[in-house]
Amino acid sequence: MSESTEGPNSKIEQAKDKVIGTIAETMDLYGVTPATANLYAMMYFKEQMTLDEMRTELEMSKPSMSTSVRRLQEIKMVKRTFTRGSRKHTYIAEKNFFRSFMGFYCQMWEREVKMNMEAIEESQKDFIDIIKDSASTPEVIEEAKKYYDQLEESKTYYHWLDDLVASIRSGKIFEFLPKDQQD
Amino acid sequence: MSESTEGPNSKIEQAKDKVIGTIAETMDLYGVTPATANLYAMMYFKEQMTLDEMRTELEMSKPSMSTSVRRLQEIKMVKRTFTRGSRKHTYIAEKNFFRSFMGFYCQMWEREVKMNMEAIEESQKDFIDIIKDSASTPEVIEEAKKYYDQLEESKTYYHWLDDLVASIRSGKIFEFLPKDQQD
DNA sequence: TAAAACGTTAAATAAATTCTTAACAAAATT
DNA sequence: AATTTTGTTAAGAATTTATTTAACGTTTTA
Repeated sequence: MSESTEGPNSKIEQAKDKVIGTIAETMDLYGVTPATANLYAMMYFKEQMTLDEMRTELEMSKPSMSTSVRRLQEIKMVKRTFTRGSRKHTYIAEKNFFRSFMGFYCQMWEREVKMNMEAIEESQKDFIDIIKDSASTPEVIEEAKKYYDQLEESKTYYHWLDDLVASIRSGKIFEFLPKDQQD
Repeated sequence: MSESTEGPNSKIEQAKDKVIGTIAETMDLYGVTPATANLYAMMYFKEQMTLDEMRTELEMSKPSMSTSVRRLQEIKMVKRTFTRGSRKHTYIAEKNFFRSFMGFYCQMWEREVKMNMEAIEESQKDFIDIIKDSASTPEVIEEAKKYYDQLEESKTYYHWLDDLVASIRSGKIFEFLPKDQQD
């Protein structure tokens, strides 16, 4: 509603662009494409937007906006909003970085834990089979034990990562690390 | 020293490959190239290795190994080791995932905080100038204030992220989230 | 019911990245 | 001092990824 009445080169726009640029720059470290990063950074200074408003603002194609918005929704950085009277979908950027942090990293870490733990369990079964196999030579058995133990030890980390995710999701981590502590 | 005396298709190798595959797969979410991810995953089951041993094992070029090792060193997932009597450099994979976690995320988050905080400070200065500027219309001033406040609020997150990095670096986080907690 | 609006999917093009071959620089051994 | 060994840098080829144009399906409104 209360958009700048000035052109794109106003002082306001210039000041915003400094932050938009760096947000987009650091975001591509988060595994999103440049277009997606730019979209979020731009939306950070906007209220709800339609796909057409996005493509006008960024001068990009509509499918690009569509896929970028979907990706941003997946990592909880953009939410769908319901605007009555409009057929067009509207979306709004999550401006609370704590929630973005939670959405992105918890999802990422859960995936990592799940995939690696599954592989570890399977692999450990195989090593046990080798150890039990009467056809295995002593050297092979010793090696299998070594790898089994190495994998067993690594589970500690994945358990910890799971605990970290849980404490972020529940908000318990903020009892340990408060949000409002100043530098 | 105690390498498998079996061929590359032994049961041992097959069991290892399951874990190697998933580690590599989850690692490219960490912003490393496939070659780099494969290298680390393979080294996870090895003692110290030379560049030539790596290229033989992965059947890739030496420069590829060289750049991959450097990248892995940057994120503290591989360390240089000193092997007397050998002119070749030797490297060993960090097998403690807690240390890898620390090396990777702390570096990433510090970069994010630094870059974004710098941009925010600059941008806020600009908004103050606009607010103080007698040529600014009331609407523009109101808008500038809105963005200034939005940025001010976001600083809370960056301070928190800085605290998180500090508590990981110091190990204090393990008082809150112990390493050995089982599921 | 037909036409228009909207969003998504599919195929094609453009761009960027990754990996390799080749040339180079530094160090060590003969 | 010359030659070999080792690692890195630079340039080029190839693969992959990102974005666009075009076609499609669905919903809405006239």
